Amino acid sequence: MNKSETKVLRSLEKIGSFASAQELYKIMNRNSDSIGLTSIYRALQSLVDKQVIDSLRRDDGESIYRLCGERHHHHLVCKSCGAAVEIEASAIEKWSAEIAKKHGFREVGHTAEIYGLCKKC
Amino acid sequence: MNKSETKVLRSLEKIGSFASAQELYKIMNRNSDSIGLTSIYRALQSLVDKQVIDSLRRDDGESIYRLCGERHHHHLVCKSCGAAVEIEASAIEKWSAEIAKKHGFREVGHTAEIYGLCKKC
DNA sequence: TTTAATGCAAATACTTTGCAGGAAA
DNA sequence: TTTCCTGCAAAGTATTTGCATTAAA
Repeated sequence: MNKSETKVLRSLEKIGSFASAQELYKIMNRNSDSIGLTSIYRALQSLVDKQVIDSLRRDDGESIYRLCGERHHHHLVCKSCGAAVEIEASAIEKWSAEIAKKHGFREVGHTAEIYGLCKKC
Repeated sequence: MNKSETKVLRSLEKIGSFASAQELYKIMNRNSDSIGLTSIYRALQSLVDKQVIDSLRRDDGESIYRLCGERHHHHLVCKSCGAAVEIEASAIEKWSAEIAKKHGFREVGHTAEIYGLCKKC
């Protein structure tokens, strides 16, 4: 865990919810927490790899990140307000691997998201 | 509905699942269905506005589109040649409904695609 | 000294927009 | 003619990479 990663992590802790790399860049430099955009991207990528943070994509295409203690998972997203809940999805992992194997596919990944209207909306 | 929109729509019908603008561009021009990337983007945007097609975002940030109201199913897609296999996914339907219910979500839909490299690629 | 970290600038990928030429009405 | 359609080229945005400088071990 290098200096950039520590800084980014602290900022995400302070923010307490999702933030994009661009947002982190503005916020951190405004708070005289001098850091370059490149380092932020590299730190975020590394933290995702280490499964310290979790990344999602917003509708406008920006990636957003937040702290996350859990393993690989998927989300239940409200299509109105955007609220996101992490969900258990080991079933999907197993399903994906089995299907791919059956059809002789390699380097397999998958996408799975559930969307709907949350209680409030 | 202009010429580009008709062409794009026909391609999406033929494909029968999600496709990105870039993928449509390659597929359509390979099939001597000459069209420019700009027209594809404009057609897709217009078709989304008219609610003829749905758009989603893949994890890699590309937007993908499919016909609305298509019979729901999932695909195993080759990320190199685009070959797609329709797959059984009743497990996913059940999983999705359960998770949504547990969190009090209504009007629930989901996406689930598996992608990888097929035998040939 | 040797390795790792940093950030600017350039490159990349997807998407949108400006604009001029062409088709259709 | 007048309006709409088309697509090239340029611009825009988020992200990644090459590389030289700097900090750390």
